[in-house]
Amino acid sequence: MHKMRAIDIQAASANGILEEAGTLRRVAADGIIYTQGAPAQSVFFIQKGIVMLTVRARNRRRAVIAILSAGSFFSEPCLNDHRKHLSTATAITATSIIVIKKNVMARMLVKEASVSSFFWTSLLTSMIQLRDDFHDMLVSTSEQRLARALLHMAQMHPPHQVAHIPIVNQQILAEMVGTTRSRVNFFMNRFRKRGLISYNGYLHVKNALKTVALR
Amino acid sequence: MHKMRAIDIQAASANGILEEAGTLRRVAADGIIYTQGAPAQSVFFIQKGIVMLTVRARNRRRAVIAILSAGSFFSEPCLNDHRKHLSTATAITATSIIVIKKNVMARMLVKEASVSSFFWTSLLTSMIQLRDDFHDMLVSTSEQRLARALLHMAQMHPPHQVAHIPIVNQQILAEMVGTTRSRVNFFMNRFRKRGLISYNGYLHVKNALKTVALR
DNA sequence: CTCTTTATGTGCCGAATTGAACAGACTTGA
DNA sequence: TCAAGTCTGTTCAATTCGGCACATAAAGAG
Repeated sequence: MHKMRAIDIQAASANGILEEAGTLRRVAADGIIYTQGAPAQSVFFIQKGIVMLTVRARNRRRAVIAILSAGSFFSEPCLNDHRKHLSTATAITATSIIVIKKNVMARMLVKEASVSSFFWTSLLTSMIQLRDDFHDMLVSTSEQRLARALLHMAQMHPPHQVAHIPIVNQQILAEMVGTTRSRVNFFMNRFRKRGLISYNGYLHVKNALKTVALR
Repeated sequence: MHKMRAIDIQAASANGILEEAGTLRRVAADGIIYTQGAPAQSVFFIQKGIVMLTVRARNRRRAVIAILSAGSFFSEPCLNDHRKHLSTATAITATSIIVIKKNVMARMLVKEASVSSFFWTSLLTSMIQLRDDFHDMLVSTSEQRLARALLHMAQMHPPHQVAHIPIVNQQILAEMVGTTRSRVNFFMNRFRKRGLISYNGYLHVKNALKTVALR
């Protein structure tokens, strides 16, 4: 018998309520959930799958600002009266999301204790995570950040898949790390030569890659 | 007669309640508010002054992850059961902060509607800001980021001071931007030669600096 | 199967950046 | 007033990085 942690119970309970309050939407791999600049009226919650948020800058360069998995919210800024999406959301794998109208969500955050504590806890968590990523950008080399991005994606997959990650192309990796594809290619090959990763179609990340990420 | 915006009224009301619930603490310029790794039991709210959050990495490099002014909260992670401070908080100018024990704060977030809406709104705002900074790191050059950091600090000062900023040294600017002091020095001189800034003791940022920041 | 498209492997060169050193200006405190 | 400490200005070689071009490989469409 499996013992659930408090957070899981909370998540499960909140999940049920959210499902009732919102609409279920399925998105195929590579499907666009919404586009930067489009009107934003809802908060999203990932039930299954992986979602990527990207921002395109004035100078046309694109950056991946988050990779999110089941249990994460996104498009929260609309709760703060942002009328337009600040980023583009794309499904990396086949994904199920719950879409909750922002006024419905706002009401629940006041009235439904379980939802509100779950939501704010996740928000704090992603804030902490984001600070960490930001710090990482400031102090690490692009090789280290690439290593960390690969490890992060590996963690995102259930253990029985032993870190066989449906591959994200090198262009996107570059946009996650803040460098160019040629640089990513260079590092990927170096990692491979050192036996830290292997790939063909799927990516296999070895634990030893951590030694690169950690300084 | 001055018309207050909704947010200001909310802030004023929340400020009063927070002041009652917490302890006032004054910190001189350059004073350390808390240190990374020290036990974290309270949430902080800035009443007056400017506070900088820094993180020191394994590789000993330091990064400034936030510059906060009056009306901002910090050390929120402790609400998520982080027992230790994830960053070091330092006052840049003479500062007054309200210190609120985390369980007191947690209770207020449930019972005091005005506090909770104010707090969560600020949290969302700083999350959005942080995403923006993160995105900026990914797509901009260090020259652009330095320009933006200077503009940001200038905005932080009341208009009647016409952007005369008590100077932050170049080492710290480097840690804000994620580069080296020599690079900051190089750019500062370039900005000066172009007439975009001027300084001696205090920094004067001209509006034209925006042209550098924007692409 | 062939054509098209998309992604990866490589190499190269100029530009940007690091990291370190050192001199001068200024501040502070004994 | 002298010494120590801090900050800025400046230089420079070594390294890292961006941007480009092109070959190859793989996948998908017709």
